[in-house]
Amino acid sequence: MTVDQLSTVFGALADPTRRAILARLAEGDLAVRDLAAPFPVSQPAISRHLKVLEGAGLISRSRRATARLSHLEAEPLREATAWLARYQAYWDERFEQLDELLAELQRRPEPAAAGTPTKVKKARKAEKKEGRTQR
Amino acid sequence: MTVDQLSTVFGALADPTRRAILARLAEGDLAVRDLAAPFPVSQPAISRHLKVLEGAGLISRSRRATARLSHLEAEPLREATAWLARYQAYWDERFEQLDELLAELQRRPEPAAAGTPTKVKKARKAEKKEGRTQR
DNA sequence: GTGTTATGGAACCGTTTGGTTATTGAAGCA
DNA sequence: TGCTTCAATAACCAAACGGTTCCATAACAC
Repeated sequence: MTVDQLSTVFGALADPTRRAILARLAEGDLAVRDLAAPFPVSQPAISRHLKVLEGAGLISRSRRATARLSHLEAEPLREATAWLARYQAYWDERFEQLDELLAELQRRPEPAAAGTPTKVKKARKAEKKEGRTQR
Repeated sequence: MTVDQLSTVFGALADPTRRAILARLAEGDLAVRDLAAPFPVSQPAISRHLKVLEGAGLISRSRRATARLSHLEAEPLREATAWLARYQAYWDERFEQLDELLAELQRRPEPAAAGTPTKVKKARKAEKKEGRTQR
């Protein structure tokens, strides 16, 4: 999967309507008409969302009578997950964080303090690349 | 995490430059100047990317001297992964698919055939909600 | 054929995005 | 007090997005 395929997939997932469509398709293939029903938007709008999803490889389509069924294709989701998995290590390293914060505090007065006001609770990770940072 | 927080996170991830920024921050906190260096875009453009990432909660920021350090916050990535995990079951259900396709072929002449030309290899999942589909 | 149903396409519109250059601001240093 | 450095903001622009309405088309049902 190229860089821009990933961008296309994440872009497709960045819309709540499209995520809801995928969620419904997880229960089985559906026609446009049925997909559109729960949403407060026009049918052409849904058709365009489906086009985006198809462009990202997240659905495939087939015809049955006048209806066009959409079918979930999960492979791009697997690849998106694979990309995210690289960061799995970063969302539960709390132990060393505390240690490193203490070491940090001893090294210099201003320990790269709080970020967003709503997230002050969290200990900061020490900068492993400090030399490069202040070149 | 609300619906639109997820949208914001996926939206932030839908840009290769921003994903590259996150990848570099995984190795340690960096200043804007250092983050901007590898990219063929101006410093204000990077600053705006950082603003998007901060808005999605994917980074937090702190000041050290004149530099402003960005720090990776992996929590939203965890939540995005949690959302994607719901589909994990769909990317390796090959056995039953084959069975269901055979049953499908017996039920009606046109078995909801191939979707995108490049993906014909994959067997289609039977429509569990068929009754609802053709209402 | 004619009508009906389901869907895609065209044209349009306001908002957002991603980029630019130029300017401003804030923190150290002479 | 300046001067320099790092980064944010402002103003602008073209392209993409998400929605609309109106129309065209495709497949079935008389």
